Amino acid sequence: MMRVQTPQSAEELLMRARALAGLSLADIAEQFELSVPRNLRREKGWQGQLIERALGASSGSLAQADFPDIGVELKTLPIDQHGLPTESTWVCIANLMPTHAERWQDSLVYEKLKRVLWLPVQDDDNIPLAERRIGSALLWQPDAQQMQRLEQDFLELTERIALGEVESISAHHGQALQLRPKAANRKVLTDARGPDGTIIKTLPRGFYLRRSFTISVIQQHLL
DNA sequence: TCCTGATCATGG
DNA sequence: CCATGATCAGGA
Repeated sequence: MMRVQTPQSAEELLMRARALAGLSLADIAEQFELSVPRNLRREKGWQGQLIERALGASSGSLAQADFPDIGVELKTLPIDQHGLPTESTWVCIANLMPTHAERWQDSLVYEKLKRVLWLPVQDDDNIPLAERRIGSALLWQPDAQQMQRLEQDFLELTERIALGEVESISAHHGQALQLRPKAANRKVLTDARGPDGTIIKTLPRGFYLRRSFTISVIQQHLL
């Protein structure tokens, strides 16, 4: 089984990612002797995990960036026929039992989003999964305005969690970041702060980047 | 058509 | 069990 060494710098990672441009998912899967599923319905993370292997990501399911030594998070980005992202982007699990107000720059959300390697992958029902191609990778750091937007959303959402109001937060909140369920199913429950200092059981939640936000990120780099 | 809430597989 | 990789699918 082929194994890719972890890149030593963001520049090396970007070069390797750019070298994948134009390849199909079947091309990459073949290098690892993996078969391509017919669709992603039962293996939603398949593409992301394939690309992690192809680029030598090391973190597995640890709660840290994919390339902790060089401070880069890897995200595949499903792209439609117009070149626009089709889905929101998973960031990380949310702590629903905070013991104190967390500072933005100490947060896992910040750690993951301070530098992201976006790897576009065709997402078009008319193209069989195996034939979908990789686009040109983009190494992105939020600009001042984007960072401010992310921080404000993060602080507003986490403050409500800390106040015991998680169950009143819907995916409608937040301009760039949103809080949504993140679980195998509706029956999964975890501890959260509730009203008046109580502890309640609720669905685990995670932070996601809105589709509209990643669209603006991609379009910014087309200019 | 788009978005929110729900869901699927895997590894440690 | 929890966090990772995400996409699915129905309702607005």
